[in-house]
Parts: sequence; C-alpha cells; structure tokens
Amino acid sequence: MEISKTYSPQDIEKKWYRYWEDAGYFAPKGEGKPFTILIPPPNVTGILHIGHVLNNTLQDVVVRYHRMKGEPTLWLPGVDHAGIATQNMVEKELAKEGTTRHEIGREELLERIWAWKNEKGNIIIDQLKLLGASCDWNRQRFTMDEMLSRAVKEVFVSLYEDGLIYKGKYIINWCPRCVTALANDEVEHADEEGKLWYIRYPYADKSDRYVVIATTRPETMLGDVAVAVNPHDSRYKELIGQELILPLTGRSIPVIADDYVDKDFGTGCVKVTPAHDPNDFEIGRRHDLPQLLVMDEYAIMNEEAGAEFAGLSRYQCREKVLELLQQQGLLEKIEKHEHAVGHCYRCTTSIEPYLSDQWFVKMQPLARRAIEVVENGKIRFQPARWTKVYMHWMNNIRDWCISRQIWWGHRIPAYYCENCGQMIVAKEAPERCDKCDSRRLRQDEDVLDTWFSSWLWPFSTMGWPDDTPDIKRFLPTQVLITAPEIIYLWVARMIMSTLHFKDVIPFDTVLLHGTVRDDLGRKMSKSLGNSPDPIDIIDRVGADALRFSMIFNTPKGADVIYSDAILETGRNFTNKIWNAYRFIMMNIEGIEGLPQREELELELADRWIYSRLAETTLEARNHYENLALNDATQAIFHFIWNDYCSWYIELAKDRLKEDAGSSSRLTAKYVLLDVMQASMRLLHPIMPHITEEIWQSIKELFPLPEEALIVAEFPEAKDADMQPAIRDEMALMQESISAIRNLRKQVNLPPATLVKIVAKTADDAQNALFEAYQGYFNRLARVETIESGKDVEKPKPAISAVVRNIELFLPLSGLLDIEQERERLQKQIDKLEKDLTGIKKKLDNQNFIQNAKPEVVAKERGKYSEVKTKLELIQEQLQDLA
RNA sequence: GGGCGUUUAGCUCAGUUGGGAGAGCGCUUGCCUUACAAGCAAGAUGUCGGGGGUUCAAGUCCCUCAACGCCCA
Repeated sequence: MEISKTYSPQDIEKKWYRYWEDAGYFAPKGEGKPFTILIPPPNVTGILHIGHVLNNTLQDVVVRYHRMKGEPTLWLPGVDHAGIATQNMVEKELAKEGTTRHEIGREELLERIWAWKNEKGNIIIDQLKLLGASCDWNRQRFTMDEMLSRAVKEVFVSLYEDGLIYKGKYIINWCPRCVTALANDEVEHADEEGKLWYIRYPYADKSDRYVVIATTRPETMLGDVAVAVNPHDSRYKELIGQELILPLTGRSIPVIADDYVDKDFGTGCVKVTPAHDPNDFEIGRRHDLPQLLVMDEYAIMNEEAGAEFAGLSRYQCREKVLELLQQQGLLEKIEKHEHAVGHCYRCTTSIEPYLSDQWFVKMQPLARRAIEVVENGKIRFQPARWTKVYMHWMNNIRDWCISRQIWWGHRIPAYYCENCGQMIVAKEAPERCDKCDSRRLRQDEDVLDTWFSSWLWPFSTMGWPDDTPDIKRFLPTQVLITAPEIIYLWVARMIMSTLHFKDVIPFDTVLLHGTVRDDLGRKMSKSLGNSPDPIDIIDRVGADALRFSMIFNTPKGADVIYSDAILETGRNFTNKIWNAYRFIMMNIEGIEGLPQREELELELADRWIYSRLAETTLEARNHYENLALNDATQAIFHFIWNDYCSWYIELAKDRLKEDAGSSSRLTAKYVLLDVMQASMRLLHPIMPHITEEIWQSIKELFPLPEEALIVAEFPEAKDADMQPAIRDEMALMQESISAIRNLRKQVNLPPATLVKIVAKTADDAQNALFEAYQGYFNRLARVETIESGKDVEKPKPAISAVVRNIELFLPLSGLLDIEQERERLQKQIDKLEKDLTGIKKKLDNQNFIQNAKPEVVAKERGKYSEVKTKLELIQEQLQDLA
C-alpha cells in the first residue's frame, strides 16, 4: 500500500463526512437517556468566522463524545433570520440598483429577501459541514419556518392574553438610518469627545435676568418643555415655579424641581426634553409635562421645531441653533466634555432617543422562576462566575421592547379596525372587527425582535405547541454552549420562555466560552479585518488540525488568542499521527493467526504502554465529562506523541524485524494496532476525520466490532491495566536511556558509534531489568553492551551519570577533557546540595514534623535520602576523576 | 460610577481540596538514525505583577497597590 509521507487532509475529510452523513450516523440512535445540544443558530446571512469555529468545535466534540458513549445523541441545528442584519444586506443590493425598499414596497422586498435566503442562506451550513459538525441535518430549522412561526404567534397571543404583552408610548433607542427601534442591548456605547454648551434662558418677566443651562445637545432645546433644578440646591430655591422664555421659539416654560438633577453638572440647571431624552422622559412623567416631538423617524427636524428648522438634519439644526444663539448673545460659553454616546450595533449611526408606540413584554413575572432554577442549581453556568452576571441582570430586569420597524421578520399579530379603531390580537387574521363588524382591518406594520423567535428555540424547533415525540424525548436538553455576550439576549430569555410555556428547564448546563482575539488582544471581527477565513485554513491544514489547535489553546471559558502560528501544533500532530499509521502499515500486512489479548506474551514495553493507555483513557473520560476539553486534548496529545510514538514504536522496531511468527513479533504487531485503534477512539471527538480514516484502515487487519468509529464505543479504563510497578520499571529504563544519551552528547559521539556502558547498580532487581532489556539500550541509546552489577569495577577514564541510586559509566578510550567533566559534575553537585539544604531545613523544623500531614513528612524523608545518595555518588565520581 | 476578569519561561497560555514550577511555539547544540526535518535527541530559560498578612509550608487563601482587558450604567 502506498501512503504519502505527509498527511493531506482534503480528500480524506470530505470522504468521511459524506460517509457519515449518508449512513445517517448524525441522527440519534438507540434507547436510554438522550443527550441533546441546541445549536446557537447562526445568522442566515452569516459566513463562518473564527468565533463560529470555536463555538461549533466545542459542541461537536461534546456531541461526538456522548454519541460514542452510546447515548442517543442529537445536535439540533438551524439558522436565525436575523431581522435587521438580513434586511440590511438586501437593502444594500437595492442601493446598488439605485432603488430603496420604500420604492419597491413591502411585498417585493420580502420576495427579494426570501430569494436571497434560498440562494445564499445555506452557505454557513455547508461551511459547518466542512468543519466536521455532526448535526442532525434532517432536523435543520429556520426561525421563519412555518413550524417556528406558528410557535411565535402562539406565544405572542398567549402572553397578550395573560397581560404580559402590552403596547405603550415609550422613549426608545432609535436608529434613524435603519429606521427602527433598538433594544438596549443593541446599542453600543463609546466615549466621545463632545462639547458642553452653556445657554442663557431669559426670565419671562421681561427683566434682564436669565438662567444658564448646560447641554450636550443644543438642537433638542426646540423640544424643551421645562427647566429643572435640584430641590436641595440653595442657589435656585427662588427660581422654582418661575417661567422662562425658551430662546428661538419664544415659548414660555416653567422651572421645576426634581431629585434627578445633579447639582454639580454644568450649572445645576438642566433643560427638560421628554420626547428626546430618556431621563427627561421620566422627569416629564413625574411632572405631567407635555411630550413635544421635534424630529421625525429619520432624525430630520419637523414642523414642531419651528419653520426655520423644519427639514434640517439634527446636525444641521445644531449648527443653526448655535449660530442664532450666538447672534442673540445667548451662548455663554463652550466647554469640552467627554460623554458616552450610543451607536447602532449594526450600522454605528448615533442612536436617537425617540418617543413612539411600541410593544413590550413584562419581564418580571417571567424572571422569578428563571432566577430560582439557577439559585437552586438546576441550571449551572460554567465557569461559575457567569452566574453572578446572570443574576444581576435578572434581578434588575426591565420590560423588553419587542417591536421593530422593519419588514423582515415575524409580523406582529395585531389588527386594527379602520372603522372603529378596535385592536384585535389573534393567531389568524380576523375577517371582521369583533366590535363593529367592519371588514376593513389592517395588520400592525411592525415585526418582532429577532430574539422573539430565538428565545423559543428549545421547544419551537421540536414542534411546539404540538406535544411531539421529539419534545417528549429531547426536552430538557443537556448542555448549551455559547458566548457570554448573549447571556441576556438569548440564554436568560430561553430559560424564561421554556419554564413559562413548557414548565421545564431548557438545559441543565451552560458552557460559556471566550472570545477569539488576535495577537494584539483585539476581538476578531470583519470590520477590523483581523479575522482569518476558516475555510481558507481548512483548505490549508484541514479541519482536524484547526479543531485541535483551537481546543488545545482554549482553557475552559478563557479567551483565545488566535494567530496562524497556533495551527502548526495541530498540523504537525495530524502529520505525526499519519506517519505513525504509515509506519504500522509498512510493517504489518496482517496478523497471522491472530491471538487473543490474554495469549500474548507481553514484555515490559507492552505492559507499560497498556498501563499508560489506561491512565490516559481515564483522564480523557474525566476531562470530556467535565467539559475540560483542552485538558483532554493535552492528555491524548502527550500520550500519542511521547509515549506511543517516541517510546513504544521505537522499541517495537527491533521486534518487528524478528522472525515471522515469533511470539515477540506477533505481540508487538498486536499491541501496535490495538493501542493505535484505542487512541483513535480517544481522539475522535476532537479530530474526527483522520481518526476515522486510520481506524477504518486498522479494522481491515484487526477485528473491531463496530462498523464506524463515529459510533464506536468510547473506551473505559480497566483498573487491571494500570500497573504502577510496571510504570516505575519503565521509568527507570527511560531515565537511564536519557542519561546515556546525555553522556553521549557531552562528548559529541556521532549517532552511528556504538558504546559500551558500565552500570553499578544497587540491587538485583535492577540488574535483572538491565539484563533482560539490553535491547532497549541498544535501540534507543546505541549501546553495544551494558555490563551491570552491584560490584562492577568502575572504568577509568570515563564520564559518568547517576540515575536514582545507579551509577552509569561511559568509558572513554581517547582523551577526556577532565576540566570540562569536573565542571559538569560540580554543577550537578551544587544543585543537589542546594536541594538537600532546603529539605534538611524542613525536616529540622519541629513545627513541620508536628503539623504537616504524615505522608508529606514521609515523602520529604524519602526525598532526603534519595538526594543524599545521588549527591554522594556524584561527589565520589568527582574525586575519582583526579 | 458599578461589576467581572487577567497579570507564571522570549511569545500564547496550563497549573482542581495550600506540600518538589509545566505545555505548545521560539531559542542553543548535534543528527537527512528508511514512520515523520511538519522529524529525532540533548539542553538553556521563571524574584509565579509589587507590597503586606494567615500558615510548619503560598503560584495556590486573605488584604492592598499597579497595569491591562471586558461587561453594565
């Protein structure tokens, strides 16, 4: 068989993905308690970015692990219609064609978006497949599917009937470019260098007196309905109740007192503009002030602003207002002022607080149980610190503005009678007004916030409101894996909705992972242009290498610093595995008269590698269970690379050369194959493709009961395989071999030169071990003969080393640089003496002897004699040099 | 303004009940040893951010200061 020297993942990854998908392995199989993960649905507009890679790799690893444990496993996939984002995208296309959504109208825009969705909406799904994601694609959902739309309407009507949805006037965050309301969470705040203008408002009594107010937004003064001061501000006591003249408008406005006013801000006098500032809105409510709207939805000044301002943008208006105030001598001074300004999370336009009719969900009644289930541990966050973040938000929850003034989304199921104004909320469009019987009904123009469909994800995807078999079987799900940014937007709301409508928790564990950042610590984002294209990476190194590298570098919940450099670890590892496999295939055509494992004649290396395999299996299992995926990765990586490749394979080489049919040869072949196939099981969740390829190939030589690795059993560690005594014997061999290699290096012996070694051992067991496994020294340290014994004569001249209580000598026939050797030994002596002093100090301390745990004291004593022995032996060697 | 997180080898980061400082990459030296140079072998490298405290014992617990980052208002 011809196997290439370097691993090329492209064909292999595609081949096995197709195989799994065609064979239906992604669907839940079997009986028992299922394991379910809900995908955080990516935007239908999306293309895969590095953050998706992290999120979906973590999910796939967990899903594959549980599938291998034999649980009926479901990873339920889907995409989100992403209201504003998607509409924006299509609107951009319209702009290129020189038209707008208002010109083509609602119907046509929706047709365009659906066409766009059908054409490009599956891109991200296809990309997830390239990553190896083992979702059950037959269950793929879309938030605007018939099934999910039905759930949305059902929920809206139900909440409305329960009084949990209401319509109200409210000051909301408004994006004048997207022409829509934004939820608080959709507004991004950034500190900006602005100005504070001090403006004089004259008294209405025609005296020359005036008060000075400070504002960051002079254009909104046109909507002022009052000036407010703090009631405890002694400077303005007599001002309260007075009337002022609002400059540029001539309107008369009152001075009121309100605790909200900060005495130290500006002059302590503030203008009150209820229709254009959220705090002023609250003040206005408390004082029953009118709400004077002076801008339209595009942030263009309207007639109420006055004829000379109408039609100006908010920025043009500001210029004009300032200019006129200046002319009239009413602008007292200007100061620099840094303040936070809100921006639209989509288009970064400055948001405008805006008064309008909106729909709201009352959140407090829903939050109560969602708090309980986290308090009593039914739902756990990992890492646990996110619990506090969740609780803080839930305990201060505000009503949720769910209406959006766009067209793409679930339209609000509210209808208005054109005749009598009656409002009807219903799942199906009513034919007649239930009050006046008119047929002239008009549906609410607004659509629902995108999150209003995704907060129903745990049950809407399973067919709710019908009581489907899937709901019975898979709800509640187990683990939700997502980013902490959407704890409020999504996670908390799913907990509330699922408790409210299904009376169960949606999942029991929430794993929050970090953000992917670049090497400067900046979040990877399209706008910064610092995000690599994952598909390009997959083309270069393969999905397995990418997955491995991400997880290897991602401790639970921590941010990942990504740079292309981390990919090397994964790529090199795939290549390492590939070559180990290649070596096996080059040497093993098959196993003649395949023995049972019990019949094998296992030698030290065999027993040792099985023992290490068992330890690694146990570790991997624990780490997978605890979602400590990077720990699992590290353990398996270390086992395959260091234990299996560097030691076991190297030691097996000589045995493979032995006569065909010899017991040692047969055993080595068996163990090579067996440990390899078991390693592939451990690694499969992380690197699914290469492991399947190798495992399937081994299956042709070696009996394996399952038909595919993806559904093969995840190994369990057997206690009997973990043999500390064997480990210790092998460790002594390894330490000795390394010491000899080190000696060789000291005198720069070429690799081809064979050496004779003399070992002065301390007991017979050591002699027996060295005797029995001379071959190990020969293969791994190029040792021709090793003469060992308790009373061997120390050769001279020689360089030497100490392993535990054994002295190793490499005799030198030629010249020995005595000075250099003396220096080397002295360095070791210095180090050991320092160690010994430290240990002695501890043991001489009565407090330590009395207070420390007995096993710690015993350990310290053992260490003392060990170090002391070694020290004495090296000192002896130093003397012998002279 | 409030909350959270981070600070360990040149870089990116592990380090779970306090008890001999680790990985990957990088670096030095020697090797094309027929599985792998994307490799092998041998090495060097840390006042565990500063200060204080608890303890026989602190990277690990407590207090404090500093720098950086994130979230919320």
